[in-house]
Amino acid sequence: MPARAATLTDVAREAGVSLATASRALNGSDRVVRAELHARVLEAAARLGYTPNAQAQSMARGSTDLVGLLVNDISDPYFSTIAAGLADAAEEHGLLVMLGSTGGRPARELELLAELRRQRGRAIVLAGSRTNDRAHLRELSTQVDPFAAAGGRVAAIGEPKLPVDTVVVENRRGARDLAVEIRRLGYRRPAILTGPERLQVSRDRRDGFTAGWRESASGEPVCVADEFSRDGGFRAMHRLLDSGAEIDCVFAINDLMAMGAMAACRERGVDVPQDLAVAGFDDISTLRDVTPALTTVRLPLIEMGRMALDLVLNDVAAKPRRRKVRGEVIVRESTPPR
Amino acid sequence: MPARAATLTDVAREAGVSLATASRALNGSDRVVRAELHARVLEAAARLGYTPNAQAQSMARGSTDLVGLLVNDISDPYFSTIAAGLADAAEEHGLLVMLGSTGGRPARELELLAELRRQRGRAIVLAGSRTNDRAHLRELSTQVDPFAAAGGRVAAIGEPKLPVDTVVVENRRGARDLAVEIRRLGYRRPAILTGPERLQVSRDRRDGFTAGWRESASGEPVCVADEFSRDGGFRAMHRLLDSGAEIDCVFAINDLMAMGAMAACRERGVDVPQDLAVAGFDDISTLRDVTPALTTVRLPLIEMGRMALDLVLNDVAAKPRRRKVRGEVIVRESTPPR
DNA sequence: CTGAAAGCGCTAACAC
DNA sequence: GTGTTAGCGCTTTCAG
Repeated sequence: MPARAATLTDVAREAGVSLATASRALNGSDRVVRAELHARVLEAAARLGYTPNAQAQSMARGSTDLVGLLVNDISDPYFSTIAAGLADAAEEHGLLVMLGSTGGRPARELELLAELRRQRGRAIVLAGSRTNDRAHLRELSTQVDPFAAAGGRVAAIGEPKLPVDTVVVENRRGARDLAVEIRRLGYRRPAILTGPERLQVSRDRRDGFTAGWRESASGEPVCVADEFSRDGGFRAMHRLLDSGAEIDCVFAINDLMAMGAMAACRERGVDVPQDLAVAGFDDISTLRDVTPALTTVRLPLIEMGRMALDLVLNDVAAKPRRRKVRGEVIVRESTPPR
Repeated sequence: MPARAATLTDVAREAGVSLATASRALNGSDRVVRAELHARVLEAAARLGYTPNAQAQSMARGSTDLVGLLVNDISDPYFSTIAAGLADAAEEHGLLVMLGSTGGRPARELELLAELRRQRGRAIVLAGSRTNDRAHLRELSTQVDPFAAAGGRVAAIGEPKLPVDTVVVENRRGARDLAVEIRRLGYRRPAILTGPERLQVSRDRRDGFTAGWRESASGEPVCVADEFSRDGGFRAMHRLLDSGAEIDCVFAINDLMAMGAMAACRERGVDVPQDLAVAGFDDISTLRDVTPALTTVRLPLIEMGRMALDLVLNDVAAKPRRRKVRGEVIVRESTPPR
């Protein structure tokens, strides 16, 4: 057995036909091949364990069957759920997904974007959270622009910071709706556990909540910032408790932080929701069974992954399209009426 | 702007040098290019927004920078955590990950495997759960064998059912250890919530638990089977409760099923762990903060992803290597001493 | 319906 | 150092 994959030339020789005929028989074409030859080629291919070389096909055809997906961290349920939706859609379109996990490092995001561009995928979906770092945004453009100019398609999921088709998550609005609901439930002194200031999601959700709160009540929510993760929520909650601020509910900017916050409360003997109500954002499915059940803002993550791919596979529009996704407030036990 | 990406030829022309020089200047080579020319080429490339075409490079070089990863469902934390580990390792090796989500459908697994083979990745990692379907295993071999024969490397994570390098998860042993521990805690009448019989994980964990139980106690654990998911656990638990079986603890074959089981208990007014203890398997990080904290068997998922890639990137061994991974029993509040 | 041959974009001998 | 050129494996005109 040769340490070399069988090529179409091998198959053609084995079947006693020309390269062209072998190609037509194996990998569709408008041309029709006589049944007898067709069978002979298929047989030869099977005997040789032949698979077409995608690289060579792409070269010859001038296009690939690849789409790139860039996420912050694939082990984060927010991103893995989006990835699942996108993978589903990719399957329907006969596309293969190339996955890049940036770890939230801007430099790595750039590297991966360049790498995906190099792969000449049909499209690239940027699901990582946008920051408000103008320099980085500009650098992204130096990759995105030529890719788009060469016919590549790019979409983003999240905030519309880039001039590309975007599945816009209405973070502000979702957080605002949540604030209104929390207020309606009778809470009076909210706190917010936010992520890093440079993350746009973090700011939007915080600002949205604050805005919603102001609509129906006076007083400003207290804010504590930390990492955008379970551990960040845990630490932020501890600090909040340390501060002695008088609060009756906490809005953590995502479900993971909310879990961390609840863990911190448990450590400190603060009963949720008796002593303190907690709400999150995202409605991560793995966390739907926690107790007390978490009040949150549901995002259609699977759908968002699909939407991004659909957006990016449709004809180019003159200007970047925005497909809005609204979060739905889900009230559960962690914020009982007060 | 042309709807065509700039090519190396374009760059060479723009810089007034030969194709070879442009290639040497841009994409490393032992040959050295004079500084002045080097700069001119880089400049031209930047001006044109040039990125090498990975397909063309692969053709010319005869190798790619791709690795394939096949999982059942990327939104399942078990797989997404493994994927994160593998993506990390891939980054270190300068490789790009192609992700395939099979949805547990054998036919789709085959399709994706063929597709990954077509892409001529350096390696393919099969993380999906193995079944005991001999026919399917044979079909997998028709893809795996020629890929391996042509110098491709394949590794699996899970049960060593395929003659390839495998990160062997010691499911039986982990479940056995858990059973022993449960017994030591004073439980007497265990039940098992298993997944589909055709899944090897499911059988191994069940059999391991049963074996461990027999070592130190008499009586057989009751078994109820359903899907390998949160909903499966939920339904199985309901059926178990309906059956009226006298039990004092439940071992759900993975954490997701355990969550479903706990949800079912809540619905039925069965207090966990007061009325019934519950244990899971995997130690999914997102679920580490649930209450009552779940007793489980911890698997080093991140590490497993890394190991698989390392295994597959090292020199070929004469025979398939097996790298064992042992689960560690973590006792938490959901199984208090009785 | 089948075959010959011209590329696709790039690397790597091989010359100079 | 730099340039020329022969492929890499495949698709697709263009002839027959």
